[in-house]
Amino acid sequence: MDGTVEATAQIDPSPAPEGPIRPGRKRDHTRDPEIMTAAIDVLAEVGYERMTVDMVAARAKAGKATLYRRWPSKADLVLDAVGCMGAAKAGPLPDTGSLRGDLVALLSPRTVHDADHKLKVMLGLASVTAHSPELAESIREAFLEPRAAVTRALLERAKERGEISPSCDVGLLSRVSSSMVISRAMFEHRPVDRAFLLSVIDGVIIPAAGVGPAAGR
Amino acid sequence: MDGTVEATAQIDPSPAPEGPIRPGRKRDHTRDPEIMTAAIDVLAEVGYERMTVDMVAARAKAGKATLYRRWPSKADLVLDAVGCMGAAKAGPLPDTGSLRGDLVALLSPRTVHDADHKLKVMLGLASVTAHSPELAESIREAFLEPRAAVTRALLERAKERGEISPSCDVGLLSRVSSSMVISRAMFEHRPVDRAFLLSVIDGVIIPAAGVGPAAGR
DNA sequence: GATTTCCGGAACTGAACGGTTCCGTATATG
DNA sequence: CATATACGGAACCGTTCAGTTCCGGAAATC
Repeated sequence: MDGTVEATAQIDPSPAPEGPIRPGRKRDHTRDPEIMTAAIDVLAEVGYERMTVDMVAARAKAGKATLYRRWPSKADLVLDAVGCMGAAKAGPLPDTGSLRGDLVALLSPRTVHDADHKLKVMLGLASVTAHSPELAESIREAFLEPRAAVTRALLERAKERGEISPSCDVGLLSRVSSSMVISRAMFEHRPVDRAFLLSVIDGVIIPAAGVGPAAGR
Repeated sequence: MDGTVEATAQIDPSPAPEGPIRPGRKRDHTRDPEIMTAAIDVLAEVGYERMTVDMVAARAKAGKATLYRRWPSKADLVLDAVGCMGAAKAGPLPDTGSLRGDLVALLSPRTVHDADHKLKVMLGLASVTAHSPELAESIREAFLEPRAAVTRALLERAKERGEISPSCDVGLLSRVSSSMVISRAMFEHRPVDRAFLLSVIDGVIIPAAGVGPAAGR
């Protein structure tokens, strides 16, 4: 994964031994992002197994052959699409002065909404993770890790300023929220809304971090 | 789900208007449990999508036709199999005197091992949960809920005896462990072993429950 | 022993889908 | 304008698999 927004060029077997310049149309890579988003959307809607390459082509108004000209298989297409999604910006950390304030600040409607979209994509990919550690890792990198990294940073800062227990396991705590979100969506089929996220913050993360009751509220 | 070990009789369209008693063989339900376990095993090994009815029949040394005689579709077969799995015994709660002791007592090698098997089944079913809330609910009931119920009971007892904070959210905390297990297995592909489970207990649940540091250890 | 019903097993049917090929058209080079 | 290539679209191929049907044999009832 190169972290850019364009689709990664899969492979270029020709080691560029340039013969005479050939006439003809060039490959139109300007539409690659549309194809990637089409793939992601279909994925979110029907999941990997029910997603067909035809669906993606149709949604992107491209020919199926065009897709196969660029990605050797459905799996590669999806892998690339997921990789491209990782290329989100990392806005500056919130800094409200308290850990709880910072965590709550992450819950803007905007953030919650597109986390929801990403969540659907993840659920759609759930079945594949077992057979493809490679894809599982891509998913983790694109969806889980960025969020966890932010949380981890907030926790570390809080620890440095002595707000939370110096012994608490920051790495583990930073993964609590996403884990609970996933299993709620997957097996409880209940909405992952602001109220739920708040209850995780106030019912698990904050107390587990060793903030005395009522501190920072 | 009836909670018994035998497969649930799917439907019995005949309202028992008994004509003269007919000769002939009766349906042999003694092998149903074998079929159910075969289904569960295949599910754990290859997941719902790659599981074929032939595989199940072969493993149970039954004919595919026999399976279809009993369950109208692959989905029903799986649903029933999952339902049958819920019928585990609930041993007596551990009672070591401290919440941590009780939670650790749940981590016997036996328990951890078959939790691992159940986990594989859940991962195999992950893809279907999105399309079938019914199955998602069955899974929750068969795999998640029993474990959560035990944890919840332990937490409530600890709360009653004043060991943990009276304000802590027992319902939420009882789901922390399974959530973290699922996402670890699914996206991190790291082993769900005793060490990890201990770190969840000591790094999240115990401190989140408001046990003062070093209490009960 | 005749009859009825189930069994396991194998062959069959039909649909879905990954992947390929072909076609008519558009576009860029020379 | 000629050539070469990529495009969208559709037809096509081969496989896999859910679900059905048919068979010979074994039980259970009569």
